[in-house]
Amino acid sequence: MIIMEQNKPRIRSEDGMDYRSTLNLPRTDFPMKADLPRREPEIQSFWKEMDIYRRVLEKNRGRPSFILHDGPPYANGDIHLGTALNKILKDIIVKYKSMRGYFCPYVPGWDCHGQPIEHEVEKRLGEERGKLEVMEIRKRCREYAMHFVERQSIQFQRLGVRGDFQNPYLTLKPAYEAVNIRVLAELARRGLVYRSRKPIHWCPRCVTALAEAELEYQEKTSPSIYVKFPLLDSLPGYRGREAAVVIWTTTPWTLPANVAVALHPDMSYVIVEAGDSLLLLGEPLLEAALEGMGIEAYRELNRIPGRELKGLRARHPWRERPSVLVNSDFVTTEQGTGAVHIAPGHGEEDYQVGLEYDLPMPMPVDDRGRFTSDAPEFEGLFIEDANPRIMDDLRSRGLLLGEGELRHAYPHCWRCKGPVIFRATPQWFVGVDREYEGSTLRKRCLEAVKEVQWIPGWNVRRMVGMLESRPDWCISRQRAWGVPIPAFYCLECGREVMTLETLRKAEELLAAEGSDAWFLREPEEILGPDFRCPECGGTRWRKETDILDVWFESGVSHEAVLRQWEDHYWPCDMYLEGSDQHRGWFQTSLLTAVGSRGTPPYRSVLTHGFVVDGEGRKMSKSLGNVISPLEICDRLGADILRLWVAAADYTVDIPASREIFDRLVEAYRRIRNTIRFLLGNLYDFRPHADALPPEEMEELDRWIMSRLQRLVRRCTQAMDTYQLHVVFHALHNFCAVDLSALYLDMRKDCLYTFAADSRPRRSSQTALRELLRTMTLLMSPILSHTAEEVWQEARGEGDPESVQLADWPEVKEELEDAALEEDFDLLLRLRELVTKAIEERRSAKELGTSLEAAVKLTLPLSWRETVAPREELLPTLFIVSGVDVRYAEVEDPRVEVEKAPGSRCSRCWNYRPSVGRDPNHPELCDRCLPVVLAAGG
RNA sequence: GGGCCUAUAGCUCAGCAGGUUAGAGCGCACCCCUGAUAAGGGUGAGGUCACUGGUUCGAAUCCAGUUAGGCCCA
Repeated sequence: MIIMEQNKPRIRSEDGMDYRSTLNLPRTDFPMKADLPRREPEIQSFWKEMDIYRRVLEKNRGRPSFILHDGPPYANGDIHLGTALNKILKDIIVKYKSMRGYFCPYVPGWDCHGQPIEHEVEKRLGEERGKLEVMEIRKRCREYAMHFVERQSIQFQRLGVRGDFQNPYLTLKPAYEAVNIRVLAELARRGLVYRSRKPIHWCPRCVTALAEAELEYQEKTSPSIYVKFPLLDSLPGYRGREAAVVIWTTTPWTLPANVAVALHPDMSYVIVEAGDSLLLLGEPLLEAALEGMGIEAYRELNRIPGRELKGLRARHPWRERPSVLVNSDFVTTEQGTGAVHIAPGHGEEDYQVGLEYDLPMPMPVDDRGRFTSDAPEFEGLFIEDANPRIMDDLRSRGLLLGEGELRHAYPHCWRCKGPVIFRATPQWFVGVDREYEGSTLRKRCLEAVKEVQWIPGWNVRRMVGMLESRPDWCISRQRAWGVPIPAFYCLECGREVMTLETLRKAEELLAAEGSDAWFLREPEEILGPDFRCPECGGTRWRKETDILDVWFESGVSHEAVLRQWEDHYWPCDMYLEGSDQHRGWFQTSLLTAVGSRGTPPYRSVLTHGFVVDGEGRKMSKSLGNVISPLEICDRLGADILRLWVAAADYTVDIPASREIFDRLVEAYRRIRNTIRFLLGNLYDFRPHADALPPEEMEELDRWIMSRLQRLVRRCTQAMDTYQLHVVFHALHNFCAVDLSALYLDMRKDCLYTFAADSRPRRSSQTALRELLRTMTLLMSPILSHTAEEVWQEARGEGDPESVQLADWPEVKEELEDAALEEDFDLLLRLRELVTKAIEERRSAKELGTSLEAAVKLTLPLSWRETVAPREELLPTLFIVSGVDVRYAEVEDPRVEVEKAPGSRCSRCWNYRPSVGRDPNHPELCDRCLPVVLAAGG
């Protein structure tokens, strides 16, 4: 060790150290290591203590508003990556708008009622389940919901989201609950609310209706049977011959409710002779169907279009009533026989066919899935158990032509996981095709959609498509955890009563006491002693037990929040949710708003895609590719998560994987270190005393200022069009290329070695400070924590306490210089040639650092105008010790690299002939000498 | 099965009013620096623009279909 030390040239090393102390090397306490998981919570405490949400609000009070109305997440479970994505997107936009001076109240909310919570609570009850009173269940549901509201609130705040978390909106609050009834009353006033029997998804085990969202499609094995419906009428041209139409079904238990057989009007039907009877089968399905029935010997007699068979009557297997042949476009050529058995009470399409042909709707299945006396042959049997009995019965009657099994996707109850059925049952509906004041809700919504700005634009097509195809809105749920549908049934005459008066009383009740009161109070208490049945004058009542679809509740948030919350207004500026909400919240909000107010509750709707894994597949527990946002926060920090949101094009699927986060960490470091370098070189800069006006700044510094303005312009334009990922890419690129690779690298020589107070150094520092401020502001909506950390490090007198209280940077036109940038484009192209040439010598081991090089350029004459005035700048641009330029009749620039003449200055490391001239400082060049002397060296 | 959407280097994104050898950053390889140092700089290698067909003198870019994937619905 000691020997090796002695081998080193002692003098140089010691002197070098001496001169090192005369340099202006970077100094900063800003750590290179971010340590975000530890630091972020501290920053969040700082925000909380200063009440940042209110401070920002007050700063912009009285200015134009921008209200992003938060869609309420469901108060169940921890947040996942999709929830985080959504909230961060909202936060970035709200923060940006705030910095632009908009008054931006942002109130987070939670959806607190509904089946999933009730389901969870029931699951936890275990054996107690079923024994508990409704009120006890509701109490536990409330506790459960509030628990997760608290939990998610903390989790959202951990993401750095700014909002009124002290005062969120909750759908279980009485004031909110009452709004449901008010909106319902507005819809009822227009005649849109009605009660009717209709087939809906029904779970016979849970004894409840299910919404589409409450279904899970799973594989199921069903019987697959071919059934003969003998015709009562003769086929045209076959008078006297026995004939039958053959249907195919996977739900034998629906046959007792059959009233018709549907044929496609445009399909050709073949009359087949098999044995002594004639069978009618759809032509495209003929072979498959005959095979399914095991019929090999047959003869095709004739073909008839479906439309010509309409009106013929077939015999119902058990009933006296005929089953008529009708036409329907629903009939497909995918499977079956081209003849579809129709039971209007057991299917959506069947129901529509029933409406069209005014067919009866028998319903021989009770709410527990058992046959009633309307199907005496199978009375008391559970439908699934009845299937074999029905098949036996059909077989004995000679009507079963074929049987098998089929595995297919079938809707299951998300609660008990059992198969659900379609069953007609009395429900409350909002009718979208009921006419009022000359139009319908559907038509009004379709009109209203045109007034909304959809981002991205093609979403309007999706919204329109869904509005066009949506059925009436079934708002009934046979559950306990929710807001009651406040209807009454007269015990005398059975009539249902839901008038504006009863609705008003219910609204008042809920507003005063919450929805619990509906379950606790007697009907007479709610209606008052004088209320009489409008039908029979009766005074005794039964309350409706159905509650409102939770989608109705969240759907009225615009009314409950935008109209009731301090500083809010209706309609708001933006809804921002995942693209699944076209059918969900966007639509329910639209329906309730248009139905009650006539116009949409939002001016714009921004949607994002779904989080997928690195392979583009959805995240699911079964695939094992789930990433938790909380884990990312703990491991990498919320700013990394925020960077992930900002880096992706959220209009499509958003990929998330280990590698992606690794890359983002790299990107984050680059930005952070660039900032750190800026900070480190500003330690001795007093802006008021040292900053130079733009016109006195050096050209190189004016160039980077101009580049900066371009960056600001680009980021602003991107934010205004919600292209967040453009901001990230622009910022990152600027750090990596414009700053690290170019400007900062080129400026080190000046910053470190020039006299601290020299004009070029002050010029550069003026630029550094502007870069630091501007970049901190540009990144602050995205990298909120890091921006705050920088702000606290760098803020000067008169600056706001928090970066969140600062304004978004304006483009400073006086710093823009397109001509200068253009000239520099040429110089930088030249620089590329130089670095390439240096690299050649370096790989030949002839050079190390570029300062060892001197460059000889031969440039085309056309370059002279741009290059000649800047020849002195070239060594700085190339970071070499000398540049010699000649202009000549050449096509392309020629670059020669040689070893720089002279010796290396110990202080600035440039190679200079002047080194050694001063006997007192033989290792200094003529540029460093006066600096050292002035400093007292 | 239907509606809407997506598919460009290992990763994130540009390019898409059709027109020279398809770009950027990151990552990677190699090199330099050791005065941004668990940093910084340079050079370089990576792409049949998912596939097939069509329109066109010419297509990553327009059209159709296929495949894979996403959301919603059935």
